[in-house]
Amino acid sequence: MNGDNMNRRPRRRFSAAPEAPCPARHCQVCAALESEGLAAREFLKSRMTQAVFETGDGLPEQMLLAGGIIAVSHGAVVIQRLMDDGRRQVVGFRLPGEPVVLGRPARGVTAFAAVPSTLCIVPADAVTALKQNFPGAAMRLCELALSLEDERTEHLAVLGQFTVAEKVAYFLYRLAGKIGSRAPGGVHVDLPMTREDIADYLGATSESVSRQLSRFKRDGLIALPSPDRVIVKDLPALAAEVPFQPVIEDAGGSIGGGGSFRFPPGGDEARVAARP
Amino acid sequence: MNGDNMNRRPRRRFSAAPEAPCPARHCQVCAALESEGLAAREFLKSRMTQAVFETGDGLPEQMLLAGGIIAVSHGAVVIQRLMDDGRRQVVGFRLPGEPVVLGRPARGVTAFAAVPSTLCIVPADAVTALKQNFPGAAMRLCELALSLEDERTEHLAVLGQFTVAEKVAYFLYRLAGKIGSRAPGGVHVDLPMTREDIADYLGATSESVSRQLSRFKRDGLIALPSPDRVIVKDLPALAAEVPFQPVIEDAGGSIGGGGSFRFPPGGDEARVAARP
DNA sequence: GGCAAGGCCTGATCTAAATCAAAACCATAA
DNA sequence: TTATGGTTTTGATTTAGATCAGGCCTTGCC
Repeated sequence: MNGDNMNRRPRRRFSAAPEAPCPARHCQVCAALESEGLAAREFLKSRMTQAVFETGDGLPEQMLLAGGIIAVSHGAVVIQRLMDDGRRQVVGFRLPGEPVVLGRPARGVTAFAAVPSTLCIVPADAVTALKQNFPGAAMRLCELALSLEDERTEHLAVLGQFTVAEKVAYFLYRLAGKIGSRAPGGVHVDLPMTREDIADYLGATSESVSRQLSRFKRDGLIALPSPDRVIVKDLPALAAEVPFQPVIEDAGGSIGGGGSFRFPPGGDEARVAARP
Repeated sequence: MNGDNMNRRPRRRFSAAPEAPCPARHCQVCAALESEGLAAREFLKSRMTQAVFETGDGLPEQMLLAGGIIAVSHGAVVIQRLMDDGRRQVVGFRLPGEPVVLGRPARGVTAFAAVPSTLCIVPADAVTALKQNFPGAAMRLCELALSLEDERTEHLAVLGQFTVAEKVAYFLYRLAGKIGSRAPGGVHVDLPMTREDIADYLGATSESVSRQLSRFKRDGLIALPSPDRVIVKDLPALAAEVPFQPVIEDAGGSIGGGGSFRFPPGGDEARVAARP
């Protein structure tokens, strides 16, 4: 469409070793498929392609709207909602093993690679076929998609209620849990996104994010050997800055699973008053 | 658990005519079930019960976690995420015909009736049985649940990017579209929730919401015959305050539906710059 | 090497919205 | 009717975070 990728410079440095094999055991999508046996995964695997995106490359709109499956193999993808006047809300970051789109058109959002990234792509018709041939696996995928909703709910609370300090602490804490690597001195986290991306994810400005990172650094909670590398030196202290503990990632919420509740109510429980 | 409903007074006036029949034609859940024929709906209908909640009654936690189906027949339900220190984020309001929980445990949230409400309740084992006997219908339900996610995405942008004026305009606009009734002089909307609820939904304070409503009133966009009744006199003007047009409610997003996209990319599309 | 462009950090200032406070309103019950 | 308790509205003040602006550092290109 627009051939002008002249003014699109790599904004992030490190590469994602694009040719390494897909780390399947961490892949949420594959895990969901395998839960019904290996056949479903093989079925999709043979219909799957991979694609490489450079930093800043947008995922084509039809790709997001087609209703196929897109998952991150290497790299990182930013999902965003743009507004008429140029403001944007970053809806989420997708890291290796996580799905960008899961068998359903992505409405009203765009996405781009934050670093050089490899994506697994399953076309929509393959998903349709999966539905017919492996209904159980298709249901599993649907449930995986739903389980991601918990993250959204949490994000809502972060945007609506957290201070900037809490927001940044939350962001680091979650990211450390996802892609942090334990090492002497703390948990190392490579940031695949810019301060601007983080800010738009948290509903803040890049200046505020930068300031808060500096403050955490001054207070000894983190170190910043380079702008895109954070070492969380005191994870518990960081967690203490977050007003709630994140809902534990289940990644396989089951329809009809859950508790032992039977029947209606005597309608009386915590209508907990707001701000007591 | 806590028998002290002494200090829980009705905060909202109007009742919901709790004995009127369920307005099925507006019910998203029923619509999803019927799309596969009437059998699935009848199957659930015979296993369904109704329950009445008074203003402020919390939905029992097990009910939310069981993984059954809860839908609003009459009234309104507030879904919220509470934080350790008493802050809360209202995640959504559920109005007649809308599902509160849809075959999946609600993680980390609580819910209560904002006004006297009647809920339809399908126990979890009936949902399990539905899955086995009517896989198509179950898939439809799952997709309905996913389509609600678009609303969440929108909500994220509202919380992260909107000013208070925009937030309140958005809120009124959406509510008018859902439960507004056309009448001479404008669209009438009955608010089943308090200013506090609205504020916690929008990530603002009740004072700010109140002030903004007064401002809209002064500017002639709305009238406020009573605190819980809004007449939107100038809907287009209200819409103009909202920085994006809401994603059109599809309410039946289909897996594998959507566009005509075929295959991978030449990875080049709108990496639209933030705030140009 | 030198230059230009982004990204990041930090300080100074400004402002939208929160907080604090009090009055008005409204529904229920005595 | 009046008293009561909660909700809403409005005003005065404060403040967290946005905006504005400058400087530094890194990266890629000539």
